[in-house]
Amino acid sequence: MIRQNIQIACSSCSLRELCMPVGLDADELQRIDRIVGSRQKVKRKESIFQNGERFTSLYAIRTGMFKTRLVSEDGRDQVTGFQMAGEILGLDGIVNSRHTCDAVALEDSEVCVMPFDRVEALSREITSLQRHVHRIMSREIVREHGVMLLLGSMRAEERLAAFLLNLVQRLHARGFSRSELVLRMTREEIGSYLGLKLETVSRTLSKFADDGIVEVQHRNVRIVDAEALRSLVNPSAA
Amino acid sequence: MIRQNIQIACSSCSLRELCMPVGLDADELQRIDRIVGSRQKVKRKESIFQNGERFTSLYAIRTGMFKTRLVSEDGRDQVTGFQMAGEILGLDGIVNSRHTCDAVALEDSEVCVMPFDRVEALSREITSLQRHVHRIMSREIVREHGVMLLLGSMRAEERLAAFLLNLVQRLHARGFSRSELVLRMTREEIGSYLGLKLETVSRTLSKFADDGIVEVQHRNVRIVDAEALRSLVNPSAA
DNA sequence: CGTGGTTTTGATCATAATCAACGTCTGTGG
DNA sequence: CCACAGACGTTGATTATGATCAAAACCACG
Repeated sequence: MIRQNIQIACSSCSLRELCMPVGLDADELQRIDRIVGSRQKVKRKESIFQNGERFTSLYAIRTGMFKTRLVSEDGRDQVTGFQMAGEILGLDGIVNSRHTCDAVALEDSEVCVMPFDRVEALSREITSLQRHVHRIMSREIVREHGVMLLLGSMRAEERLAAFLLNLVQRLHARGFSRSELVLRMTREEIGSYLGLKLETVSRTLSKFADDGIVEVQHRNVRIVDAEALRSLVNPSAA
Repeated sequence: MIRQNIQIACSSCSLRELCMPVGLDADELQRIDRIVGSRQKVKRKESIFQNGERFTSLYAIRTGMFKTRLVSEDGRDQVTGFQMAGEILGLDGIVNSRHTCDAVALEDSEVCVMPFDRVEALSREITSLQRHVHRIMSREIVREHGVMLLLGSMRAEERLAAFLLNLVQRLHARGFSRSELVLRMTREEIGSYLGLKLETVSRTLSKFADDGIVEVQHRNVRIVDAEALRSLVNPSAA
């Protein structure tokens, strides 16, 4: 029992600098351990929730990577994000107590299940947790603004450059390489996220490789010239 | 003084079914009157906040209409939303205590200023307000998912059809006509929101008019065949 | 009653989508 | 361990969609 509690404790989690406990002191940290109801393993291609399901919990990613996906009535499929360790899934479900998208694991993963009523109860007691929950939701809103800018006003090369830079930056914040990354998603999923067809993603990656900006071997990407990528995203600031 | 307090009270506001007080009982309603610090008039083209400014408050729209706009470093301009009475502006500012976009009035407007520390303090006391704040943020996340679907996978006609239906539906919820609307924004602003150029917006509107789906006179639009618009947005469900 | 911002429309062009074929990797079962 | 099937990825040729460039008309507002 104690062992179990220790296992699922935020206070001993290696992600505490990235996840829910950000900004909490030692005392608060202990109290929010109660926030996590359980851990859940998720195999590749499985989902932790799907559109239409009742919303009960938020999910903090411990290991692995997910995509969130919207499927419209007429079968259109839109990837709305790729999430990695320390990021929170399920915020879409709060408004109507139903999830409005699917969260699918791109590799075998593990999540912490945080029943939302506990999150709300604890946020009423711990001001810094309340503040943190607000910041997490606000961050998601700001992230989506950025995606709107990308989808609304960038060309294919700019979109892919922005995507690669964003991924590698987030991976680097988690201790991975600043220049090498493994794409856990298919070209089609990247395309869906970026509003491009898979052929365009493939061609654009090939072009980057031809230009010596990246090296691509299937899903392994090495960013050779990050500056070139940055100047693609932001032409004037070149 | 009393007069002033009555003026800025949520409990006597005609928008209480749409705005912050949704779902609160009479007692709670009185208590959240304190949430509104002041009212503020905003002239057309003026902004209530801009990218980079310190975040202190959320703003509830009492009258008028706004756009939120992202300006990237290289001058790219993306409209991220159009907001009307009862909707909340400023959520983007929470995460870093700085606003990340501009909120510009499209017509002379009025907003209620809600200092965010008061919002947080009251949410700790009034559970249903806490819940409501969470729902407002979640709703914004879900709305943005929908915009991503639109920008990522719809063609020009579909985008414009979805835009018109969304606008008229929100106006109707505020007591306006189900079929007639006035566009408070320019073709360029519509285009920016929809990821299209202003010429494409204009042409597409003209095509809808030719097809007898809408009547357009400058900024006055009459939706003649809402069903046709719906089947454009959602081809299979025709 | 101009003047400038806005809108419409036309002609042409650029970008990415589509259609198609082939190559390559992965994982599974013989 | 190899062979095979199926998913995934690349590349080429062509087309469709919306962008761009341009000019004129319209309107609102001072």
